[in-house]
Amino acid sequence: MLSLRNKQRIPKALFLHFSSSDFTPLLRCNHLCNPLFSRASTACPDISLSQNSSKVVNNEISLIKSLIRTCKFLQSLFLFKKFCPSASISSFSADPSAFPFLIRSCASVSHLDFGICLHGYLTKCGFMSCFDISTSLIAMYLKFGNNVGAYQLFEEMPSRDKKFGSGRFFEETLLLFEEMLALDLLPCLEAVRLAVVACGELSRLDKWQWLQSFIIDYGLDRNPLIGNSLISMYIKMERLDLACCTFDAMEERDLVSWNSLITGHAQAKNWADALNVYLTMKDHGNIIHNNVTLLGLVVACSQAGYLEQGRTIHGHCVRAGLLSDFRLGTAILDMYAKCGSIESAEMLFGEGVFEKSLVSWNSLISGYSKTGYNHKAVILFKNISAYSNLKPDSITLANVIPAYSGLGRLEGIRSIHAVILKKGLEMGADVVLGTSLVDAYGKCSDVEAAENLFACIKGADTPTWNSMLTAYYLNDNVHQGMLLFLKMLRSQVLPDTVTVVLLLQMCGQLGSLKQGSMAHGYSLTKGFSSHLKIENAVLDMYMRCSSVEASEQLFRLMNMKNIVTWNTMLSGYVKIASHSTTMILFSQMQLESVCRPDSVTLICLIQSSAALLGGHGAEVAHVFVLKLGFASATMVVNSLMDAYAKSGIIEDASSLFVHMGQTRDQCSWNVMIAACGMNGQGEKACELLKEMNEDGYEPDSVTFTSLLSACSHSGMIEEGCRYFDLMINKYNIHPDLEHWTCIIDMFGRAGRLEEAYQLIKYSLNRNRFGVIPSDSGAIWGAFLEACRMYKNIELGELAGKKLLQLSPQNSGYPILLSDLYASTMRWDEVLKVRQVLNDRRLVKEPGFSSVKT
DNA sequence: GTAGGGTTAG
Repeated sequence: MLSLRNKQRIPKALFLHFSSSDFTPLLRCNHLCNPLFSRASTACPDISLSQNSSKVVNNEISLIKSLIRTCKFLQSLFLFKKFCPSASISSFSADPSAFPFLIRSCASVSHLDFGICLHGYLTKCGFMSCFDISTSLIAMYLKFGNNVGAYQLFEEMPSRDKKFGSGRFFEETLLLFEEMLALDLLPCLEAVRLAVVACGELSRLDKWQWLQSFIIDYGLDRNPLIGNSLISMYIKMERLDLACCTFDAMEERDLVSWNSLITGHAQAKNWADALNVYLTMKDHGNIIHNNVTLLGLVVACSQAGYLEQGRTIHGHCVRAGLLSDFRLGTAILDMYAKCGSIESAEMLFGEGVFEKSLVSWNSLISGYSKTGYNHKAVILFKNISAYSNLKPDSITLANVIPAYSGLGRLEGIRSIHAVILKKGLEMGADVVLGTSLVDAYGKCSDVEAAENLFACIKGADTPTWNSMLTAYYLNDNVHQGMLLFLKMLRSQVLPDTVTVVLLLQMCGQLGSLKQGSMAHGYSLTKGFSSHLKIENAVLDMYMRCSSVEASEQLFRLMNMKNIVTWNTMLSGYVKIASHSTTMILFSQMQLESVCRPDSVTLICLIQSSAALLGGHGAEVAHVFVLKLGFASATMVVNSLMDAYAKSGIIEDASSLFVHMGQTRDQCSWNVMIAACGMNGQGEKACELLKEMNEDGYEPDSVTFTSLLSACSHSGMIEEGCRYFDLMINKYNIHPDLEHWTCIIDMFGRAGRLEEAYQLIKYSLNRNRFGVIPSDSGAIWGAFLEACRMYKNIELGELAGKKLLQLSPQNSGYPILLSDLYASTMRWDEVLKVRQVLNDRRLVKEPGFSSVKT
């Protein structure tokens, strides 16, 4: 493909100069309504529109057109010139659609001067955005053998911006090629090559048929230039086999042939093959690699995630002095960003060895947001205009959107959305950008915005649907998610592995074994089950649907396991409080698996260890954390802090928090506030909120849960109510189940049981905050605990009976209730509840037999 | 013949 960057202007000498009055007649025509011609009014803003009076002219145009159609070119030009006796063609108040015909006439009668004159005029009017005009001019230049002029014009074509125009450019190339043949203009080699390239870009095998016969008829297949472009075309069509055949059959191979093959393998993610071709080329001896060769190899590394090989090539480029090539430099920068070595990418960007293009900025922004440095991504985005002459494009926006959503900055997403609308980028024309926005809205819990946008995206593809499903899944809207999945099955868009993973996640969230088994069945019958990601999602789904046996059986049967597989089981056991199993499985993993523990593994280990052994357990886990090198992993340290706090060792939690420094995140603050809270240091928790604000973090929903819980544990009812009010009225956070549970618990702990009971009734009914799921035992559980503490039989019995109905699986509530009866020595009732408990323990969980493997 | 963007498992 031709480069956009090496674009050169058409020599100025080609243009004739016109005064603005020259445009007036043309601008009077009614075609100004056509958006294609909007540039004309920009070019001559001083011209106002007047009533069109081109009826007569239209007849003349028709005449010109028919003359051209009947090949009476000279006559047509003669007629045209009759309209411009003063040799100023601009007095031709014409329908612009006549221009392509006139240009063709010029080509046919070798009237080059006049053609160039037309070109200059049309450029000045801004009519070159009209496809027919550009292509006719290109055909004309080709006819006169002015290939350079033709290609320069070709590059100027606005629809070459293929990402916004969704590939129109290549269709046009083929049309142009056909046009040339129709005009009996024998295309030069370069034109044939471009047609081959276009076929490849469009993957149009139908067009390829006639192009192939043309090539064979003229014996062009023996030409190395065409041979090389054939190789690229086959690569674009993902037919590496045919590319290799062409390569093998070529009599003469040059560096381009080798480079194409290397690049082809690289793009197909065949890193090893790319390298092999490179080594074979070196064996041939007579061909020396260049920057393009290395570029192919760097791309291979990026795609495959081979950081070390990429680094080697980088070193080679430095030694060979090739890094000044900005394309190579940018590719290496991108390789570092893609392989997660953000420090190297940063360094390369800062060095300034090669000229920084927008792609360099975009790569680094993407690298930052992929590695979680969202803040840096946003800062870099904002710096583009300040530190360069570059303007963000759609790819910049698509790269910075995940950074904003990672920061939870909905207003950032909205402003990007506004920029997109302002730039007039059609969401339908840029599915990737639209998908990125849907995803971002979903992650920032604006499901409605995601839905509206999703509905607007024309040509939504699988990732777009997946993003919408993700939005539902993340925002506890599984019901809508399931409906959307069913809708997807009825649509033209095919589910992929990501879709199936989401489906399984949604089933897990529903906790419905029936739905989950069906989803598992779907993945088996549709051939998705061989993907490790899917298998892991299935394991997790069964764990969440309380079918531990199903998970365990599947886990044993799995041939391939990765760290996520192990973590799924470990965290599954943590969730069902089967902590000793977590520890056993962890040691099993260390013994029999090559998988190295990661942050998630350690978090499971910390939680189970602390749950089993309290403070000592936390210390043991802490040793593991240090030994395995996770001392600065924020999530792991947060978890350790939590474990110490839960074990009552607030000093250790506090010291960890103090030493975290810059690695602290929002979660660290939330954990520390909760840590103070659960250890009766309510006032310290309130102070931390202020410090957190000073550190630039705003309290979120979890922060308030921690604060409310802190107030509850420290008996600070007034402060608790104040925070509850602050949360709702200042931060616009609607109370969720946990907030209600905390505040009810707060009244309960203080012995204000009647008020707590009124709050329960209020929270469970529809109120201005929406509806809390009434089948949740959390609220009643907290209340029962309080009733037990204050020996309030009347309300306690009410809560206990409610819980026996609501949570038949839970054995904790009957125990609480029997404790309540015991504390008031009502032994008959104690026995009754104990009997219920025993009966429940006999009920077996649903088995695995219904699922085929 | 040449660099950049979207969804997903714990």
